[in-house]
Amino acid sequence: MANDQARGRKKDDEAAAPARRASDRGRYGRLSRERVLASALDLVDRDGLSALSMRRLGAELGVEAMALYRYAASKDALLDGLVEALHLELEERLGSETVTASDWRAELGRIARATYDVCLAHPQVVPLLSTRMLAVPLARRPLATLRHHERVIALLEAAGFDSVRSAAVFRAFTAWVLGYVSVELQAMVDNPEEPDPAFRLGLHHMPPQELPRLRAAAPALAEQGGPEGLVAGLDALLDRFTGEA
Amino acid sequence: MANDQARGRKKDDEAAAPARRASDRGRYGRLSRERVLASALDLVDRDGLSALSMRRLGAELGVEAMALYRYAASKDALLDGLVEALHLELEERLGSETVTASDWRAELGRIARATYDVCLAHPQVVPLLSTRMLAVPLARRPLATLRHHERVIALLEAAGFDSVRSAAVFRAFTAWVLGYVSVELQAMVDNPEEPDPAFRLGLHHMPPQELPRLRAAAPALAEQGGPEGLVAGLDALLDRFTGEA
DNA sequence: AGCGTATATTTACGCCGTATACGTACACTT
DNA sequence: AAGTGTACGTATACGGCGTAAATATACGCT
Repeated sequence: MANDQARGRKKDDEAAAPARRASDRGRYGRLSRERVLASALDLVDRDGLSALSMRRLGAELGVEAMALYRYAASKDALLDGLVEALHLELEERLGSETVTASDWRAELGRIARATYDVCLAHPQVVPLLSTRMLAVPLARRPLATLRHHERVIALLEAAGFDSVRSAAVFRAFTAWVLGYVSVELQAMVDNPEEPDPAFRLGLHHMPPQELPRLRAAAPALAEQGGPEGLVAGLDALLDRFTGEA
Repeated sequence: MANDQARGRKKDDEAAAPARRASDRGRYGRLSRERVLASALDLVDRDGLSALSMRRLGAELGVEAMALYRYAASKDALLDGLVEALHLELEERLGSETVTASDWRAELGRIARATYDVCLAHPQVVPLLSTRMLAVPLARRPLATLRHHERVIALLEAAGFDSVRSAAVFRAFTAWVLGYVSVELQAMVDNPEEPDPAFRLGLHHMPPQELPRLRAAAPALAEQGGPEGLVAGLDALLDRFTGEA
């Protein structure tokens, strides 16, 4: 530390924004995957998915963009990391106890509701769930995602379904929860400031004579189904997909 | 036209790739929104969403990137155009007759199946359905999308449901179809070349002792539910959401 | 034939992901 | 305490991106 005490004399052409060293990175400690993901999630929650870039995220963390590559192999891997973060939050909310076979139905409902809550808490991340699901093969998904799948599958098999039936129910469960959440988050609001509901929905942008019913229905469509709708539909689907042959 | 007959003499430093004029654009005629969208859809079907850039699409059409801005106000608008193209294809497949109230259930099934078919025909575009749905407020969606919504809503109202009930059914319908298609398109395959099914699924990449059931269930999960599963679930949901109070 | 408008090109800017090469700080041996 | 290997972060550079602005070209009309 002694050898650059007299730094001011050496060469201070970069005086105002001086050579900040790693040990010196101000309020920031060392980087870690956790901090990177948390910061990314935060950034996306605040400014949307499109605001997430390596440079911006780096800046957010007080670090150059390239430093992030130690913690995510690529931008796509970073996006998968966001999905992972979501599933970690979900895991936290659900706990990790295994569940008895008797109340598998209630447990599926509990999982669905928790998923609903987490997704509504991070609406900007939800598109990633479908996007990355289509881009990444099952076996390569983030570990937390796989654990979540495992939880559901284990539940169904413990309930006595064979693997074919379990898979069918699993797919229905996943599809419904994902679709429901997506629809629930649909942007209905065109201009949140506007007091008149019709204008708030931007209905004046809709072709007037065509689409008469849609125009009329829009306010009703803007309502949300809430978690009740989610579990109601889930029950219906479970009846069907666990039922007859 | 006469004044540049002697073009060769004027300045032919760019000889090999000579100044190609618009009238001269070879096999391509004039641009049009239809041609732009069709070409974009084609490009995405072939090379995936991430291959779609203004420059590449321009090249595909024998045109500079900036020319496209006459037919789509921005890249995002172009993406919405893809969604529009999908709904146009759907409309084509469904015809435009209005449907009697009696068979509204069958008609919803028909719409769901057609959507399924169109989506499986353009798997790379499906992520856009959720993505853009979350990005664009209802009233600003592409016209073809709105017409599709109108069709479903009209069907439900003709069947006698009040607007609140119609909206609830509409949301359930939309959510299920979207979710089902997304799950159906899930990437299950890690390495399509691999003959051994376990390796093809990339199961060797999955943590061995954790996730035992998921590992075992993976092959069953890789199966698809097909259109039958889609309408089965739809029936179950319709029973529930059109039923009691 | 000539003009006005619709259409396409040119050029330029700032941001992006990321490959590569380079510093720097820390843990551990000796 | 000095030296060294390694984990961590920086510097620099490249090609591609979306798109604003200015410019060139072609076409429909009179």
